[in-house]
Amino acid sequence: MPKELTKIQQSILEFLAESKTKGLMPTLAEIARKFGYKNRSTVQQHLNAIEKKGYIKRNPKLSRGIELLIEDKFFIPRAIIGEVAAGNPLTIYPDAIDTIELPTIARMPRDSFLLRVKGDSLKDAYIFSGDVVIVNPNLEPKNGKIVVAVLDDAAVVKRFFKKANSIELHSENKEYEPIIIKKTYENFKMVGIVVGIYRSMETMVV
Amino acid sequence: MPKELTKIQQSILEFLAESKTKGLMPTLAEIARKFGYKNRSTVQQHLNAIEKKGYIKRNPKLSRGIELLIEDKFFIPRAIIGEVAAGNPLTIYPDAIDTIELPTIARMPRDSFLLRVKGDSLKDAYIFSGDVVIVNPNLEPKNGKIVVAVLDDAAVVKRFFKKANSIELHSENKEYEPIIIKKTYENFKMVGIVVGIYRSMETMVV
DNA sequence: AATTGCACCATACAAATGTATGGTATTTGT
DNA sequence: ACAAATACCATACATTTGTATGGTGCAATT
Repeated sequence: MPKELTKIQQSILEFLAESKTKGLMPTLAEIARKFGYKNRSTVQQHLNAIEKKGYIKRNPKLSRGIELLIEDKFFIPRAIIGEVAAGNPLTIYPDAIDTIELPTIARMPRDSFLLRVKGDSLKDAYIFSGDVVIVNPNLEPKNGKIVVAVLDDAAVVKRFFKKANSIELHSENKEYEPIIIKKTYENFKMVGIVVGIYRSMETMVV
Repeated sequence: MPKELTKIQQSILEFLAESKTKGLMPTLAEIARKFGYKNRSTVQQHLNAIEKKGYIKRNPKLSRGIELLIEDKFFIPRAIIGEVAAGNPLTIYPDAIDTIELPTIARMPRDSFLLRVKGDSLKDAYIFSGDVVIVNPNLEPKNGKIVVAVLDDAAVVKRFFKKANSIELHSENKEYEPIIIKKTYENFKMVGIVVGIYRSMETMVV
């Protein structure tokens, strides 16, 4: 049983997994650069700690020779902090309501969070009940991006378009009229941009 | 159009591809060792020639920084059904109804791998073009599970049902007739079970 | 006869790489 | 309170790595 990783160790491990999907394991120097360390020995100690806990194997003297040992376990547990329900207010819980094993390919920026979709009302955006959306609250909403917003106490997932004096939220399904929000309107709040979707087939109801 | 490679260049290129699937691009020294060269400059010249002909890209000064530029083409001839079971590269069939293609970069950990879905023919299973499915070839297919299979040179993603003397592949859309495979049928091969789906919004085409 | 491409070799060098050793400061567990 | 773990830093060193330069022999073209 691998022991618990510290947050820093975890983020380094994630960087390793991310790098692997891109094709090249990083060198110590590259990791140091990524995390702003001024030398490699800091990285070295982190790697030693991670190796000691059983998550990686280091091949001595071999450049870029870090192996991930948590291959089948390349799902990193993440907290789901809320639910986007049909017609209901978006509820964001202080404590995680659930955790999900998120594949490391599903790159999750540090500042983003997960929401589990409830109900089928978002299916026009190809998002279904049980899906987990990865939301980044710090990205600038650009035209065409899929965003999460709260409108009159209802959370919606729509495509975002900015006009001169209004904001339009388009549905994927063209039978639905776009929602148009005047700039003066108050009961509207941007939550963030959807950067990814993950669906686990294991939990899917047939 | 890439020019023809010499036999030696070809075998070096194959070694590069082989190394990549194992996780680590080789260094010049490792290539030299593999082919019995007494120094790296011989390898260097071969690599330069291969690069000139458009098969690879070298990242200057970067260790193990060789990129394969023609991966898909390169893998096709050898990839076919037999290797699928071992979790090795899968072929692309341009004329298949449900076409899938292995992502060029990401070869996933030993037992699971990724397939990028092409075409909208799987949308009944809520899977769309550009989505990445995570496939585990070592799980036992159970009734109702969504599986990836190769059938008559076409890769399909369907729901799996086992009957007494046949296997049925159901589409999500009931307008499509189930595909029924007799046990004696030969041009059928299970690839694996879909355990998850990931969709990156960044790369989504509007 | 001269040129070009191919397939090797040797040597040299700056930069990058993994590693080792020793140090400081803070937090955590007991 | 004390020990252990964590999270950094600095410096040093042997190898490895990519690259550059120059050379030999051979085969196929021109």
